[in-house]
Parts: sequence; C-alpha cells; structure tokens
Amino acid sequence: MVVGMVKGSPAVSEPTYFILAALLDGPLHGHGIIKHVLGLSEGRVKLPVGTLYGALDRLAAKGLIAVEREEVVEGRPRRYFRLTDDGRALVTAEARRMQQAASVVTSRVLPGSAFT
Amino acid sequence: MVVGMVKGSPAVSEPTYFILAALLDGPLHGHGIIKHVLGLSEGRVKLPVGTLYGALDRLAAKGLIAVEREEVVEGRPRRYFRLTDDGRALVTAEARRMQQAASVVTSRVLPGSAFT
DNA sequence: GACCATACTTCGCCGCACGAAGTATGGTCA
DNA sequence: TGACCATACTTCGTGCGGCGAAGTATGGTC
Repeated sequence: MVVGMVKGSPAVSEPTYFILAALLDGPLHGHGIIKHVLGLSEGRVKLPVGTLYGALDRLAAKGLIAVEREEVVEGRPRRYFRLTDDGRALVTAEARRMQQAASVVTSRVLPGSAFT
Repeated sequence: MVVGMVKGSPAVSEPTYFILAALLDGPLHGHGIIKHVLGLSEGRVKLPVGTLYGALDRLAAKGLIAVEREEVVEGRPRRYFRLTDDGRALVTAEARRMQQAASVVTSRVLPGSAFT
C-alpha cells in the first residue's frame, strides 16, 4: 500500500527547495543555479556540485523539473532546466509549509525580539 | 555555544525542528512530544517513534535538549526533556531561516494569492 | 486471559547531502 | 608554449538521519 505518500514530512530538503525556487525565475543551467541560489538565499546556501547534480537527476526523474534545452557555449556544454507545473506547485506548497512551521516558533519566542 | 556551524544547510530537519519547537512550551516526554507536535503543525507532522527517539538522542548529545526528570506513571516510565539555551537559540535561528526561505518563493509566486 | 494503550528501545534499510576526483575546453600570463 | 585557472558537468563513496517494524514492560478493559 504505497498510495498515500502524503506523510507530512518535507517532500524536499533545503538544497532541493532552493533549486526549485531558483527556477521560478526561468530556466537555468547547473552552475547558473548555484549562483542564483547563492543570491536568493542572501549568500547562505552554497550548493555543492555533488548535491546539485544529484538533486537535478532526482527532480527530473520525479517530473518536477525538465530539460529545457542544451547549448554549447565556448566549447562547454550547458543543460538548461525549467520548472514543470508539478515543480511549481510543490515549491509553492513547501513555502507555505515553511511559513507555517516558522510561525510556530516566532509567535512564541519573539513577539518582540527579546533574545540573543 | 556550538551553534555556529554556518555552512548554509539546515542544522536540523523538519521532524527535529518540531521537536525543539514543542519543547518551547515546557518539558515533555516522548509520546507527549509526538502529540504536541501534531497539534503545533496542525495535524501535518506525525512523528514516527523511530524518528523521535533517534532524534532525541542526537539532540541530547549535542546539548540542544536535556533530560529534565524521569517519572514512573502507572508503572510506565516517562522521561521528560527540556530545551537548553543552545536549543532555544537554534530553533529560533531555524525559524528565521525558514521564514526567509519561504519568502523567496511567496514573494514571487503569490504576491497576492493568485494560486490554486 | 486475551487484548489494547502507553512508553520507550533497538534494528536495519535507504534516500540524500556533499566532498573529492575526474573529463573537457577556453582564456590568462609569464 | 606550457602552466594554471575558470566554467560545466559526471561519478563515486561515505555517512547521517528518517522511519517502518518488531520487541519489552505494565496497567486497564472486556
């Protein structure tokens, strides 16, 4: 009975979440994603290549992203990925979930900011 | 203060995050945490026991939580855990990080709420 | 007496993050 | 020219952590 899968736990991890988020702004190739994620996360999330390409494979296998096109720029191959509708829906749902999760804590510990 | 760890990736996963969040309201024992987390997450996060006790061990080893006391209620042992200062600092930092991460997406896809 | 609920323990699998090394190409610079 | 670095992607191995499942113990229910 595999059916459910709903399960409640995060469908994607933080690195994966940011990959999807980066693609909201349009198709990007691997290294482009790394740089874009760095910007989106305000320098916090530096995707290691091993993480990136592993995640891209899994996301594509799940149909959350797809290969948009492949180019060769100055002899170097570039594979551009785009978000699918499923991917867009998922990253949006994740954002909402994170917002709710964050509020669980913020509403308790920092109604003002009495901390640190 | 172990907390540092900058690195970028999530210091804790979602189940672990909710365990810490549950303890913000005061010490709880294992099964009490499971129930409290279920409430905090609006029914979304159902902690499996395997996840719970494994996570509690790791959190205690890292000094993020500590054993408050042990009771025996009706012959059944209960071990109460409380949040340490480090644990409180970490869950607060995580909340902020999630909020920022969520906003990356929400500001792009649902400026109003034109979705689903 | 069988069975269920509470409470916690332990085991093992597997998915995933990620460091590291490898391949290929073009540009820089001494 | 040859050493070296940057871009771009591939592949591998390790290790951590989530989680299903089975196990132990006790008290209450029927």
